[in-house]
Amino acid sequence: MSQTLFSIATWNVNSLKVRVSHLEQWLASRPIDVIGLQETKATDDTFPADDMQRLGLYGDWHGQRTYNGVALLARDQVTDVVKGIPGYEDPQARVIAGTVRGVRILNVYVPNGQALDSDKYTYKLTWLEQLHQYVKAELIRHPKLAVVGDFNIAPTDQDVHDPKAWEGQVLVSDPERGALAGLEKLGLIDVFRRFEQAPSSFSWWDYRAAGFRRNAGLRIDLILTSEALAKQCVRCEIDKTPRHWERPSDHTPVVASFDLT
DNA sequence: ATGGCTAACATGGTTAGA
Repeated sequence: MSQTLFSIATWNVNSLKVRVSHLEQWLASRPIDVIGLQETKATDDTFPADDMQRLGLYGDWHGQRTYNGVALLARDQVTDVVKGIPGYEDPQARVIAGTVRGVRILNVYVPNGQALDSDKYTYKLTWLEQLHQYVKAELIRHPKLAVVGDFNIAPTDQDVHDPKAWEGQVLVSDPERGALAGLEKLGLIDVFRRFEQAPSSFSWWDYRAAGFRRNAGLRIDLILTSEALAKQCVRCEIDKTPRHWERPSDHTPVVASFDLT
């Protein structure tokens, strides 16, 4: 008997307005149930809601002018939507949470941090502490929890095309990796690594210097789940297809599929 | 070689990304 899988995707689209056609083309051939988008770069007023409706997607979004912005979209209704991290005054729109078919999904756009000596890096570490507390509370409330998004952290050196060149830099530094390890210590699992993967599997490539052609990338877009949900995960893949298309996002989607029966 | 490329905002050049 064939089982219907429940598929969760994450994709940093680097401006949804520019990438609506890519989203449409990508979804057309894939049975995605939920997708978390990052860097929508649209206010709630300018969000392409009509396009999402045309694509048959329900959901909600949390945006701002020019930067950041997240959306949680699904084939079914998204319930219990929460925007931002409760109790944390964050001027930047980086988190949206909701429930679909009994699965709680946190879609996050972790700050980049820019450089280790930057105020933005301090903000990144503070932000990650706040996320930690939020995830800790959500794990108690929701046995089936997925935290997906652009984490702006490459978990280990096998997620970095040239670890020597990146050593000590933002996205790979020890404090950031420590924060990610802290989430894993709470019980979250990087489901991508639960399966055999090709070496040098990345989800982001620099637009400059032919990064994609040289596969000079990083794996920074992650799907982390609670143990109960990880047990139901049957596959997790990075889909590089849209990165080959005209005018692509610098990130490509990651998909995890679950047998919820 | 500390830039390259892309997007927003604006309509030239800055800010930011990673």
